[in-house]
Amino acid sequence: MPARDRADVVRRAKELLGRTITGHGVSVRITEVEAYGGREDPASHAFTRTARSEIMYGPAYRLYVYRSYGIHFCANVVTGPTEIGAAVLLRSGEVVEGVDLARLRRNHPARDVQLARGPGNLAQALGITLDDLGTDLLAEHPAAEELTGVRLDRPRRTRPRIEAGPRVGVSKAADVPWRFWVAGDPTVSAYRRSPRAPAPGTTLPAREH
DNA sequence: CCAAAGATCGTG
DNA sequence: ACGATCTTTGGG
Repeated sequence: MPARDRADVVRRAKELLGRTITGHGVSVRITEVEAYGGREDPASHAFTRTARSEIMYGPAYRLYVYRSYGIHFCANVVTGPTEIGAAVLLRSGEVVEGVDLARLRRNHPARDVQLARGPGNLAQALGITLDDLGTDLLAEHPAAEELTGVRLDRPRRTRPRIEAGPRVGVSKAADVPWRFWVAGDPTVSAYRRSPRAPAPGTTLPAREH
């Protein structure tokens, strides 16, 4: 993919760190994300354009939700441009509003930092399911609908310090360092390499230009 | 049609 | 290290 487009997904992924996403009455400060580069990224669901990935080729800042391992849901922000099909997986965050509701949805994990740590857990804390697929994350909601939708606040002016590393669980392009997280944040998940990925160092990291 | 893989998670 | 659980995808 052209360098310009790679930079777009990465910039938008980093820009999501520190922002707040609200889902069905629970708000989370995003602390960990992964960029997926669409048609030219072998790890991206949009690497092959199918019915499932079609939404990734749609307007930016819509919600892409998929079922993971038959068990969990994972939430992504489509970032565009539409011909590329890029998106950002929301991996972890800190619950900053609706903590009681998040605890209920997550069945009371031992510690609150675990409420939205990991993409499946984050989606569950926010109450995100396939029903939310395609939600316009920037749409304004009437006050009466505060508890019903999913939305994203504006970018923060002061950005957190960011660290980067390889994406979790991918078997293709396993060394591309497109996972980004807030440095030192306790809600960031642990790195786990896919057992199906080739040995570390076998695949080249994404070139910066 | 069938089989396999999968952007996970909790437990052991 | 492993199993739960099910949808999507690709091959024959």
